[in-house]
Amino acid sequence: MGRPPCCDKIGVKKGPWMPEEDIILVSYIQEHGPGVPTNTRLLRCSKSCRLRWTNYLRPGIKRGNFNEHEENMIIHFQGLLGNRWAAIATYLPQRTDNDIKNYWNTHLQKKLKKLQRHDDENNQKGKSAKSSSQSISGGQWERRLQTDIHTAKKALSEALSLNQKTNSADNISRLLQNWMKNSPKSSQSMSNSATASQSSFNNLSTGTGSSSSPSEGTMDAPIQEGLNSLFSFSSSYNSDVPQSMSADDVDAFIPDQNAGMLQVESNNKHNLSNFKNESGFFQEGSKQIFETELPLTLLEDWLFDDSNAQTQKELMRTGIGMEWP
DNA sequence: AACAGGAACAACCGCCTCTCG
DNA sequence: ACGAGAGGCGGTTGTTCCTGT
Repeated sequence: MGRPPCCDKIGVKKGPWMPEEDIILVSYIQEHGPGVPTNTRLLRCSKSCRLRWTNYLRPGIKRGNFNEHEENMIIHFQGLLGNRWAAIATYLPQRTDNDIKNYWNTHLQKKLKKLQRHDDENNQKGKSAKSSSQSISGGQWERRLQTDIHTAKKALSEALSLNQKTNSADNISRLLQNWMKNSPKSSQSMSNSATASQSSFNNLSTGTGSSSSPSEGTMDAPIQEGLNSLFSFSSSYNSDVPQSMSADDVDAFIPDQNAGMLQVESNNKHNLSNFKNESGFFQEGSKQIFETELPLTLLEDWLFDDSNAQTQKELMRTGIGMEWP
């Protein structure tokens, strides 16, 4: 007699997530916490919801190109841990395991193969080459390893020092923008409501009021509700912006329309700390990262053996970024 | 401008472990 | 103790986007 099923397989929706679904999911999680999303009014199974949340909507996720340090870290940790993407993601808190996995499969694997081929060619040219990775002397190997460790440490420190510059609202805003960009290609049935969402989203976020004309399409009540909660949610998140940051700093990293969103957020600030404390939502986001996978504490200790080891460890535990000198 | 092929990425699938009743 | 479902993870697939011809 186990638990009741989280969802029956019949009528479960699959495929790409629509902005409306994202909004509903975020508002649900804001309300109920990051547990199993059931009864979300979404025709999605809990697993799909969880995946969507952890990979795309969760606060603090960094999207876009990987920088050199991140690349180095992935390469190093992949070498150390193998394809344990979740474990590797532990050391890149702003990236999801899925992202890292994809990046490895699409970019890094090829890159490394290329390098390896290049190496092999060089080795064949100079037969005397004892410089191949297999034949290097113990001393050389040790030095190389030390260099690698140093690079990994540096990359880890820098990765951890990055401020969390994104939040769920940013993610959804971006999704909406992308969606709008592609809307002509998207299904007709969804385009109306999505347009409504976008316009209302923008209106709300810029503080110009809700949908101006009914002719542009009125947003569904659940979506409107979701958007409303989303903003309070988003402000909750931004209350985690480092205290040392000035308003200008904040504006600098909030792109265009999100600048307006920040305005809305500040009005709701009192809601946010409540939410944060009650739901444990943000803790959960990082908790997931930092609690699920720590068989590597030895490695961590080893990597963090510098003077500020304690601080860095604390950071790892809390998931809160800060500026390092 | 049209097409083909490759690249990138979001999402699903299936397996394993954990947790709950 | 046991069975069923949840949760987590890595591998894979399908779709979209981009680039070269």
